[in-house]
Amino acid sequence: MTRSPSDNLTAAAHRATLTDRYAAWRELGYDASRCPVRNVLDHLGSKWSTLLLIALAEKPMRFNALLREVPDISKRMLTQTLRDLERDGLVARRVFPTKPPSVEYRLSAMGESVLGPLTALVGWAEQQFPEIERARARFDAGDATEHAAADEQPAAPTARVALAPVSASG
Amino acid sequence: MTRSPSDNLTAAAHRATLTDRYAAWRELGYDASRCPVRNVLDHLGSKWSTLLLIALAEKPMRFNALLREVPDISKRMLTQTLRDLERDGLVARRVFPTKPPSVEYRLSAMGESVLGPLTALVGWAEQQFPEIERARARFDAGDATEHAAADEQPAAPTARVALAPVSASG
DNA sequence: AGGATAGGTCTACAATGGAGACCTTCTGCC
DNA sequence: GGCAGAAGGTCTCCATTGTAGACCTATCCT
Repeated sequence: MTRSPSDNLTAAAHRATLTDRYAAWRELGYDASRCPVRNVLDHLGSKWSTLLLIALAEKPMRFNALLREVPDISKRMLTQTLRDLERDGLVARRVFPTKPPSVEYRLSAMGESVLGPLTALVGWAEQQFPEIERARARFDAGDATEHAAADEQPAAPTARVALAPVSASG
Repeated sequence: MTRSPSDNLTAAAHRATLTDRYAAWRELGYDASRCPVRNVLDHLGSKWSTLLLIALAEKPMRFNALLREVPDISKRMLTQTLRDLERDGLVARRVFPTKPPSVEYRLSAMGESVLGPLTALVGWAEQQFPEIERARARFDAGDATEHAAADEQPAAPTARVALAPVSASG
């Protein structure tokens, strides 16, 4: 995880950006439906949405082609996920009056515009995957939680009993 | 080679990148557990993970502080999501031997490294939100699917009956 | 006529998520 | 001394979601 000083700076900037969004949501009275982030990410985060966006990034596809392309999705979920993406305007649905009718799905302009952020995330996932697997192995081996020394202070809100003389170990 | 995640790549380049990942997965026999993208994104996509990462981006926090910070999460889901994030190495858990014990959660280095891609996505969500809402309104008003002219060709795999003379309408 | 392809819907069952009761140890308060 | 409240969870129960797969209408190929 080589980190350069400039990475730290950008990390700080990201932190600031995200904290801003968070504060904005708090000011909306924690109303999830009016928070762009939650509203949008809840959909994008669903198991199949990103996968379908990636599949459609390659080329427009028809219903059964998508079904073949993503072998572990069920028809029901494919229909439903496509409907969601269509409703959000990320995917356009076109019906061709062949017999039987053909239905083609393709990314809209907005759908294409999410490819950038999505690629960034996918790149991160791929890059970090080995480290994540190591972390999982470590966790599953039981070497997880860190126990702080008795004289260190926890994050914040209770100083209430933090100073009591204490013998570690229960 | 530290390149900013998404700077000057064109949509076509994103498409190529994503299509590559997709092809790689196909070559793994569509095994989701060995696909970094699905493996990682399935976790990150869960309803609360991103929210907790954003909350912890601001500062380390303790269990009950997080509970107050994200008012619509239940204790159960908070525990579970934090465990997942900890297992993946994105969040570090530290126990302080106060009485009663305090437990502090903070982003690990890897957790900070996801802030970049995450900020990109959040930025996209915020920027596109008005358009998404318009798309939803349009969809809910029934003005959704586009019906192609009879002489246009669908995506690909059936040219089988595509040329039959057909009276549109349905 | 039988089977395949097209694009779905519908039903039954399993997994997941959420609300909230409950637990233990500690402190402060009256 | 006893009760309330905070801390950090776990546990149980119920509702929502997701999954598998049968089924449907129509057309075409053999």
